[in-house]
Amino acid sequence: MWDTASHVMLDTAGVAPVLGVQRDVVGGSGGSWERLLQGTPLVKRRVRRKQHVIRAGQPFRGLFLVQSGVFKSALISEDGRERVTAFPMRGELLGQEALDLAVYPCHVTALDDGEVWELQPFLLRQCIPGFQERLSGMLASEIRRDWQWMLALGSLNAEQRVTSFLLDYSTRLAERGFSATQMLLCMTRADIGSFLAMQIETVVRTLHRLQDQGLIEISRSHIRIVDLPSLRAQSKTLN
Amino acid sequence: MWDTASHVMLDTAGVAPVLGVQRDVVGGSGGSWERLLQGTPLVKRRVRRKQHVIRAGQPFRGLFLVQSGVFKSALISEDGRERVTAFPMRGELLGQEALDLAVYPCHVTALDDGEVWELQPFLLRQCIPGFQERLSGMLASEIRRDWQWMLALGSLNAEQRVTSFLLDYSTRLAERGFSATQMLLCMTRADIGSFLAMQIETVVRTLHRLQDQGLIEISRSHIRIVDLPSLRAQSKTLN
DNA sequence: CGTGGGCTTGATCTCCCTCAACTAACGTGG
DNA sequence: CCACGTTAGTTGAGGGAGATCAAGCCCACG
Repeated sequence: MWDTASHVMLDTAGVAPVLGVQRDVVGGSGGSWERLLQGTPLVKRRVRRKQHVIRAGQPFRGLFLVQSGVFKSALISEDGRERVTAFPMRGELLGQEALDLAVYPCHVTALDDGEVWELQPFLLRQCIPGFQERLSGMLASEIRRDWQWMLALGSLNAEQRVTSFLLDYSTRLAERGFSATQMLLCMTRADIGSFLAMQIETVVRTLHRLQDQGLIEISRSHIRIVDLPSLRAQSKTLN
Repeated sequence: MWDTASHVMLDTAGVAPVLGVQRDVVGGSGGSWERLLQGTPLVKRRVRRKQHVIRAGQPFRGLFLVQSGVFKSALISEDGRERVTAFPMRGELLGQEALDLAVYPCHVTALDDGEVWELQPFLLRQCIPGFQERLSGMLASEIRRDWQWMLALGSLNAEQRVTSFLLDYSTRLAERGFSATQMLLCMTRADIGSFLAMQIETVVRTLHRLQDQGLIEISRSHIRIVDLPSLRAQSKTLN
């Protein structure tokens, strides 16, 4: 029935998305999709927690623009290794990596109840001027995001990685009108571990260590950032 | 004077690029740029080894399509950490990650004498139908490549990473008409280490171990793949 | 009420990082 | 052309962060 708001919303910002008047999220390329798509016949689709939006191997049907909810994109190799590549949120795209393919290479799952809008490049590029340009911009921004994480995972230790993840997650929620300090980690520890290239046990231990340092508070999937400045400092420390 | 061919060319395929009749490289999105750009006034630029094509922080001037040579793209964080993100070759783009930005976020250096063609999206999308679509396709393919490497770096050990790197490099050279078994590693051990998220010493030791196993032969920057099938098996072994 | 998936904690081990010293090649200026 | 400084590559020894293995816990679910 759609009521289970899994993130703590700020009173002031919480209503904005419902009215469709929220500010542009993700500075630059991510913004103003709503305005752009106005008047376009859009297929909107609601998805439930744990439901697949895209399955690897399925024929390419188009992209999906996240309207609400948090998702998980995972790449699978032939030999069965799996890796979470992203946790898309509102304003971000699902299936972008398949744009020039006949089949999707990734699984995309809802971690949350949510809504996605189907975007079909073949149709939209004709009826929306600037659509393809915006799309390219978002792809470029995804590449930068990936490279940032490659850099992080290659040069940071476990504690700094987890910290970076929490800060990134918090920031992105804040950009969308949710609280930056109170949130639900709707992904499992295994998902986080997969994304950060570390084992579940290490994720758990690291979170605990951050709690011991008084930087965060965790209870199950709920997390509160206690000392944001220190956390920021933490993630930047060179070892 | 441009003659220093740093890669071992096959006799048959070696002349093709010069005549401009080489087959499309990189299946799908990478191909047929030559045809597409035919008749377009293109700024072609020759670059020497170690020369910067793009400097991080410079204002965005457009993309570059690699026509020859091998390049190195490196992301730098505020606190000075650096990470090699790619080693682009012919048919691949430089500066794609800056498409929606005002300044380039990455350094791009020539590891080799080479040639690049300047592509200015603002101009080209008007005079070339399908330009923006092709561009999007290449960006999507870059995202997949990044995710593949994220998967590899997160789940493979040092030996498997180096093996994967060698195989990838060899394959890409072969796709461009060079030998798949005899090649010049025009990047330094440090570059490889940065790309594979491991220390120089580990790269060196791992290469040596592969040589001891009779899979490759290395002398300085020259490398020969002796046992390609075994190398392929190596990279896929689950530990 | 039981079952199982997700989570937590402890003990051990190992792969790779780190530091240090050295050699080999390069290129630059005398 | 050589001498020298500089950068790239190599090798060894040792330690530590995180992987691995094993066991138990907790809550949500049927």
